[in-house]
Amino acid sequence: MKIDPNSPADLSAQIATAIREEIMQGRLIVDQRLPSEAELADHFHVSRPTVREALKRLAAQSLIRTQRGASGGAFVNRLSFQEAYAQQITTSTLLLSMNAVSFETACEARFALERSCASLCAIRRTADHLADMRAEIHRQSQPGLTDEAFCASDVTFHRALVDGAGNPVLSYQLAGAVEAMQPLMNMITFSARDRAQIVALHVAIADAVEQRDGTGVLTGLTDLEEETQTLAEGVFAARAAQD
Amino acid sequence: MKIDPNSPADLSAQIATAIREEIMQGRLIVDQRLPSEAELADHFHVSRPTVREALKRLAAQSLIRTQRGASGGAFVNRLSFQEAYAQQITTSTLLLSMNAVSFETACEARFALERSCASLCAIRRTADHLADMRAEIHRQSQPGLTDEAFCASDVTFHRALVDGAGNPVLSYQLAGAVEAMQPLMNMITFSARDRAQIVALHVAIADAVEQRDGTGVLTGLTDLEEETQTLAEGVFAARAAQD
DNA sequence: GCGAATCTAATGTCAGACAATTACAATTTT
DNA sequence: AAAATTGTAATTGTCTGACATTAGATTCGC
Repeated sequence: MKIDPNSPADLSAQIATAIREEIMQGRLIVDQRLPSEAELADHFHVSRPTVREALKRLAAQSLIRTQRGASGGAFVNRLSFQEAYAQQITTSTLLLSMNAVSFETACEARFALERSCASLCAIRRTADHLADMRAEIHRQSQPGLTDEAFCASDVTFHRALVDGAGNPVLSYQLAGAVEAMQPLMNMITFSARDRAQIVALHVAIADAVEQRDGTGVLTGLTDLEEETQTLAEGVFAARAAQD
Repeated sequence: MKIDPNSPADLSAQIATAIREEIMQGRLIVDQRLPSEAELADHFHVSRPTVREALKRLAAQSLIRTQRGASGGAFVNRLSFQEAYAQQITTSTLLLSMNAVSFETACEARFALERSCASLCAIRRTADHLADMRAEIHRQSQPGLTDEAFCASDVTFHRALVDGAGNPVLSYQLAGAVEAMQPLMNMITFSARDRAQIVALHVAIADAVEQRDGTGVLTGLTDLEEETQTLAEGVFAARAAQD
């Protein structure tokens, strides 16, 4: 909880780190109120704007929430799964788009991770999960669907599969992997024939899920990965030839 | 790129979101310089402190970096894998510690995800990865090791396994899952006999990795998961009996 | 031509003020 | 007495203006 005014880092960054440490080490617990901005400014020997910048950093990570008014202030925030999802997706999406990650690498990672849900999903899935998957398959079969809508439906299908594993931690970890692929998938244009093949593989996966056949789900996902990779190769080769 | 002064949300949050959207949609590209704080303040019709708070929010997510001096300013930051790791670990750790996630659920997710690396690691691991794993096994066999150090070595061992898959995206996604478990693992005290059993399972995994036996790695991880769950059950039961 | 001093534009920090919001207490009304 | 209203204090949100610090660019002297 010490601040060094001669450090190369910004004071606001140092203060944010100090408070972040307190939260992560459990010295500040959920819903606990932090001192007021004025008190923090006093404590760290900085001005209120500097404290505010530090608090905004923490707010950006959903570590705190602020409330105005008499008994207001900054409170340690309980990080919800939903907020964690959103952050994961933002980070993953940017990581992929900014680092020239090849489609192949991203695709491999995504399916490898998703396969880790296969057996659990086969065991635990409810009728709802299965219904969601069937509904998305039906949507994907509609003619006249845009490529974006097709990909979005694809994501929803796979989210249903992941959620079927009935493990919120697993769902959270996979949200980033599955959703971050969408921008990459959107780069691909699907012919009617491609779509039919993907839908067929989705049907195979859904069937295996329905029959609680974990191995079948695994096989289905592996087949889908292969199909996706082949498809992408074709698109990229055609694009390269065009240039 | 519009700001509503009557929105319930803070102006700085709105501005941060507006700029974040620009980055995520690729209208602001890596290393591109944002307008100066004064220009942004002018553009959004707010004061400079408000703009600064928005920029600090983005900086906290590593979306931008700032530089002082004549040709300084805020630049779109290339999100590195390392920064993404760090954020993932922070988020995952807090998510687990703040949401009363059971050890069982977290452990199941972690091993399910890690198993997704098994076959790839068996195929692609280098001599270095194997050497790292052996080194950690050796460390874990040392008597007099604290529980914390034992757990830390455990994390390093598994990181080597994950990295052996040779897929940076996979490594990134799993960093959170593996490291976030450490605080939970630290709640467990290991007897000498427990450690010996864990080390034996690590040896089995390392042997399978050495022989490029993907199925063996898979089996080893599953055995280790079972052992860990059993161990945790025992510790928690003993603790409950004590109360 | 090259080094040193200066200039300049930008962020980092500060101080003080006011506005907006909200909980709580006091007061008035019914 | 209970309910509605009003005041009041505490706290965050925002603004203004200023100065400090940094680092690239420029100019001057030699």
